[in-house]
Amino acid sequence: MEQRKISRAVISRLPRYYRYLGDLLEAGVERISSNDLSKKMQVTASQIRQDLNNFGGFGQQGYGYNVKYLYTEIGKILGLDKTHNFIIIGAGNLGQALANYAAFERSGFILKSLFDVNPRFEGVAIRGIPVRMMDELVDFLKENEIEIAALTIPKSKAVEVADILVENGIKAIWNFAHTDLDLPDDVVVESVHLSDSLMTLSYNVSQRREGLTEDEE
Amino acid sequence: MEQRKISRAVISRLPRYYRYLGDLLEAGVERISSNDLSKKMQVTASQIRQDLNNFGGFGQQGYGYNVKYLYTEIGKILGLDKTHNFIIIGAGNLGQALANYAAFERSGFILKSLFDVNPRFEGVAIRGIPVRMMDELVDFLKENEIEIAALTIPKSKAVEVADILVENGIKAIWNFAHTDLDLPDDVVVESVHLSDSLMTLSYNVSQRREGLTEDEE
DNA sequence: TAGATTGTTAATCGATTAACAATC
DNA sequence: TAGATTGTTAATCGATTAACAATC
Repeated sequence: MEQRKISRAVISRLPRYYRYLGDLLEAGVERISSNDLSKKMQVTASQIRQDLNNFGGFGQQGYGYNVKYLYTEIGKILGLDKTHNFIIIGAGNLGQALANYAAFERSGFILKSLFDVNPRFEGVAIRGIPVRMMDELVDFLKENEIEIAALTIPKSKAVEVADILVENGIKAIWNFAHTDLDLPDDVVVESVHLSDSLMTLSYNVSQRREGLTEDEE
Repeated sequence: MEQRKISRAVISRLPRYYRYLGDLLEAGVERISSNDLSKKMQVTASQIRQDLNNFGGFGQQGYGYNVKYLYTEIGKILGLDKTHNFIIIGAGNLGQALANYAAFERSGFILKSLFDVNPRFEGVAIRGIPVRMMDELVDFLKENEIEIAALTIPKSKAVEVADILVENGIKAIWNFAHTDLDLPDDVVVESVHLSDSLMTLSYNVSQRREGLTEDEE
């Protein structure tokens, strides 16, 4: 009830605020003004204040923002005060990279299992978390409360597997396959298209190379 | 000279167009109208036409767009008609995942070497590409024409290594470290912040869970 | 109290969508 | 030629920035 439609642009900036506030907190900084934060983050102070005020007044006139309080509040907004059970489908390098990234655990994302079709993973565990075979997936989902599934499998299988996940109650998919997923509206999809990202990089490099408009920007 | 400042929003959509056109091409589709493409991609036809016209007229009235031609032209815009030598700093799971992703090669991104500090990688090769020790990095950059470096190392080392890369002529960094890099203007940085992405997902899941505004959207 | 800085309204800027004349 | 569909201008919408009154 408290908050209406927050724009995607604002949401996408929250994790970055959270990251900077975490650094400040670690550095022992107690309070910060939107102006000082704006200099660090290279955004306008106005944007910071506007963004935060979408969720309520976290600051105090004449004082600024209490770093610890703001950090905690943004954490709550992002849902980091709750735990989220997740699984990884695809135990290849990328799946393992995610499984090994312990910082996720600290933010409340609990990896419950990995899955793969390849029998060479039979009995293997990563950070103590077992890799199961894909034919165990449906039963596993029935017996465990899993919220999020990371999809680190080839494009060719992604759509099919995503459908199975959704049929069995998964509400959010973190999609690393190089394809878009067309799923029901109540399923949240966040895609990380690495090749798209590399192409964007390539575009920018190519522009620089041409050497036009050096003066602009 | 031909094109002025193209907005970031437009650029970020190009790889997606490229992806869909590639699929159409594979499916043997010869031509497509902005309207048909808009239905497939779930964007407006107007946006497609606007986006493409930033780079010139690729279509033909009454006919639409030739799939193969448009695919090729967008490829050129993205710099995929040239090859780009790149290296990966950090031979962990994520570095290896990138090294193993052969599709990059097909788009013209040639992996020349990986680098790591860990001596257990001494003499190891991935897809035939050697992992070298970090102390060989500077010499390697002097002797090879490397354009892009992917940074798949922990946050704590990222800033320092990025500086070394830039000092030695790297013009583009594909940054996977969980930190922002503050580099000279002529260096292109494309960051993939996986934890930011996961937090965005978390936000959206948490919103759904609260069950408000089911009717909206 | 005076100074600082927020929260918030108003102004500007940019991006998306709509409309349609040009043209294949 | 008639029909289709682009390229492009104009209208709308949304996001960012500026300004300032409220208030700590």
